[in-house]
Amino acid sequence: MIVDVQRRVHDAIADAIGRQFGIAPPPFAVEVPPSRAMGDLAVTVAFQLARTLRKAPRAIAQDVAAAVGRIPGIARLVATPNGYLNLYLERPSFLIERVRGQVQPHTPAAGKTIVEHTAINPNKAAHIGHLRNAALGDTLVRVMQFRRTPVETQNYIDDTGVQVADVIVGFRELERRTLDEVRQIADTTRFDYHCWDLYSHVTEWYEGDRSRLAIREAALHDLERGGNETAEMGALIVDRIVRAHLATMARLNIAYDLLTYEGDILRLHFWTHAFDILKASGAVFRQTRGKLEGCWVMRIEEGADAEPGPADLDPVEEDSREKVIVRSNGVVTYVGKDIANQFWKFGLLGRDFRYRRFGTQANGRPLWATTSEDTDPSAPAFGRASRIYNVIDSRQMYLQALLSQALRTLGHPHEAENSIHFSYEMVALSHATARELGYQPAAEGSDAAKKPFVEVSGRKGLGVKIDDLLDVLTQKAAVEVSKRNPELLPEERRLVASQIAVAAIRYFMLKFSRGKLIVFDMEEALSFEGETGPYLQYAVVRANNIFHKLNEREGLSEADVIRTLDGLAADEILARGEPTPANDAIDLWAVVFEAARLDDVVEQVVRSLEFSVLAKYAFGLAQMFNTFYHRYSILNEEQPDRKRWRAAGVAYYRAQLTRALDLMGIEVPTRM
RNA sequence: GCGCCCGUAGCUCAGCUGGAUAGAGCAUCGGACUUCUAAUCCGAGGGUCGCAGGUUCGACUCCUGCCGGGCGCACCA
Repeated sequence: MIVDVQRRVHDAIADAIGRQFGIAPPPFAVEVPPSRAMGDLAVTVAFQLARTLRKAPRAIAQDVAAAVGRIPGIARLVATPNGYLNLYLERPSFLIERVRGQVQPHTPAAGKTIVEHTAINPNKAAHIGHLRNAALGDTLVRVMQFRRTPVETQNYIDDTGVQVADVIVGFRELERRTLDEVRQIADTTRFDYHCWDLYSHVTEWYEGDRSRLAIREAALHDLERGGNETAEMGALIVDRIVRAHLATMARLNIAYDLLTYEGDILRLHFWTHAFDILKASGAVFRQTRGKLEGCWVMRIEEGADAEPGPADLDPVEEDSREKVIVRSNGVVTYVGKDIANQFWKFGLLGRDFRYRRFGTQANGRPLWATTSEDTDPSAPAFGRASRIYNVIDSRQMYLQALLSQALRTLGHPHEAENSIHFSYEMVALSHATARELGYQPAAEGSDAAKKPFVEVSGRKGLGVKIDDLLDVLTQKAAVEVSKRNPELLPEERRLVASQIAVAAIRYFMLKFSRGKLIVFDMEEALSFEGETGPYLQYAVVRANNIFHKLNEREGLSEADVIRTLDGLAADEILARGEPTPANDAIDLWAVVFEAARLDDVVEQVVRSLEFSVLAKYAFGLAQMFNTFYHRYSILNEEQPDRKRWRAAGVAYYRAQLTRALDLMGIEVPTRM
């Protein structure tokens, strides 16, 4: 944890600038120089001041260095010939304080935050596209918790949508099932897999005769209205599929606080209420002419530089800048429902859901769901957040922008600002993997064949199901575990294999920056070597083994090591001679310092909402430790003080990497 | 047409609010297991950072314009 030191350094230098030059210091950051030989922290403020002070950076750096008094925790400050201010930490005390847990991560004050993620249509099994969403969302939640930000995790269930209606139509028209028969299937099969196939069959069936779409319309209508057999079958399907999704996510260590059902938004008249607010403010109005005549629409804000069109603008073009909120037949679009939901999340709707306890999750936390029936008085307070992250892929950017706009129009600029679309690119399939799934390759020379990927499509039944992927990974991991640890009991082997599988897949989903389209390739995803989750786990297991052996052979525990550091000769962790790039090898200090950077990295992650930064940091730390591990022995080190310092450094490293892995939802197996 | 995203090594990708020598994994080639378990480590080759301007003491990073690719812009969600 180094943010505390960074702040101390920042304040001391800002103060020195004020005293030395009589000016308010410009905003500047306390950075980490590219190599430890150059120091542990660096400030480039002298460059920034060169122009205003009309002085050489070098001279400014020297003046500042001279004016800065002693900074607690800093051993020395050096002004370099080119104008950098480099700082070297007080190494032994730095490690001692941190390995003893006396320095906590930086936790900025923050109001309640809602993260909505997963939100899979409850009509089929979850696939790898959904996996990216859930992995990003869950990691965001964990990062918030690391910073002690109160966070509520919501999973939106679209139980009244077209996709659910389609599966109902499938059971009725294609399979000719009654409600009881559907329940029978749900009780005795992989229901989410059954629906996966059925859904794609229904899609084909519609294509066979477009007039069949009228059946979908009727089913959708019944579903929304409720109180009929269609709605009853819908409720059954939704409930079973949601439970299947939750089970899949639980395998990945992903849990939620609240399931928000769209049906409750309708039944509790959230929309009617929101509609009144929107109408009263003039944010939506009834279009009286053009092709949108009879619809309630919202004007879409163009970019700030958008020129207002000429007065005689083509009315058709004018219509294209309006978004339909309520159709001419009186049915609200999903945009309307989303606006109502977003208002509720901020506590701006003036209404609340009712709640029921849905169950207890694998992590022991209760899961709640909204309901239209009587509320459970023991339900906690949901909603009323000051910041909201909606984790949705970039294709829905346009609609998310509308949510912010609605908030702004209604006089809630602060909420609009804190209504954040956590956007990411989709997951597609490599041609090789699509072929393995039985997908017929597109005709040679066609547009589809030229694309470097194949789009996942639930509608076509084309995609890798998360559970299938986890099964393959787990099986492969089990083989590797048995090879290396033949003495493990079957039960333990299963646990370790599943932990490895989860690590592989979660790391894979996080290592790319979110703006990058992932072309999913099975062979690549199955790798356990190189930059992968299992590599990271192995790097912690190795460190754990050192402590097991230390305890076994010498009766020395981690606690003993940590307790007895004071007064030991500390040359092992101190700099050896003048630092130069030549002797800048990976040594104990390099590992300790890198391990300490976790809280700084987390701040960067929150600023950029870029988890690849966290993934790469964790990988780099593991890599550094592996190098250290090969270069320096702990068990066989004869010099006792040196041995203790190394052990202490490794203790801190493994605690920090374990925390970093936890942020990514990755557990550390007992053996590998 | 408009908006957003992407373009960095053979392939897949990092590169933090501008900062010190452009990095990693995979693949290729060559080394290291009686050792704290080799799911590891060490070494080698491999780059006009899409192109052209601009801002700056300093640009892979910021701005403008092009080129190439992806995704959006429905009375679907």
